[in-house]
Amino acid sequence: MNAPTQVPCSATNLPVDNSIAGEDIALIAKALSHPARIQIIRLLLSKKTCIGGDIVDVIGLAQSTVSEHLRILKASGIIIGEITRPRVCYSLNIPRLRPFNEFLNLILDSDVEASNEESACWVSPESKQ
Amino acid sequence: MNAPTQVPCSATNLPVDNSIAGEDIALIAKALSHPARIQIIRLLLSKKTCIGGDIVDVIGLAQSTVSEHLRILKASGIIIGEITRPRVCYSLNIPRLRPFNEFLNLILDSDVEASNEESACWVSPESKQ
DNA sequence: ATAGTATATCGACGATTGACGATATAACCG
DNA sequence: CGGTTATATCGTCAATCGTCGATATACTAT
Repeated sequence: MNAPTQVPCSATNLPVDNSIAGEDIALIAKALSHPARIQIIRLLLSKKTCIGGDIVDVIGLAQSTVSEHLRILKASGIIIGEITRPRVCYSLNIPRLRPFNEFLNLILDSDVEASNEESACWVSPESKQ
Repeated sequence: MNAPTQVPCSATNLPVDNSIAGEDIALIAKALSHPARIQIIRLLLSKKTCIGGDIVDVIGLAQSTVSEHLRILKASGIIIGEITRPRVCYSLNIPRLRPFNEFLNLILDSDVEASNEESACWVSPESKQ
């Protein structure tokens, strides 16, 4: 794909910010898309660091299931597992969440300046036939 | 579930902020977990408002598929569809993203104060046997 | 009434997910 | 060496997802 960083979408538009790949945003979102994983993240946020067994106790799912959630979080880069056999010490890799946060901030910021605008539905010239 | 807003997790911990339901965070994340839906959101961010047909053109998937993505985004509350038959005018419902943003900010903020700390892996007394 | 238009829904399909118990791995300790 | 421990992987299963083409819906315009 060698498209420019703008969507070819008619008239009056702000440019679309594609500086962060949509695939990457979606990937992080997918890792965050399960309550158990949110729970794990919150746990790690409060404890700074936690071994797998303790996470299993808190989450209350089978050890293999929790291990799978940890694998998904690790694969997305959101958490890090440091091995100290036989344990693994998990912790958040917070910087990994930054692109996602920028994506959200871009959207939320646009809401602030949205006061001075009329809200009529815009329709492309082609669609008007 | 009538649990208090704190995870019963031993010693030295910051309280876990459960003021926003993990299920709700996961639900929004799930809606954001597909590249096509990120693309739709970015499109709506740049155009403020867009009818379905124009979205189909940009995304480049079958009309029924795009309609399904729009349904998912609508169901999560992230977008709104205003009917002006035969068209539907879609736009972002930005406030819906705020809880998610707060969740992220809580995590990212904790990283700033993470300088003045030693990083040894904390293990629960029980796990130490 | 009829035709056209934009969108939604249906039914099918293969792929992916989430869950589990069982088993494998890889260390450490008698 | 053989047992213990913490975690990872495997195999299975039902459920959900993403996609499509075909069709239904519900207005507008002729």
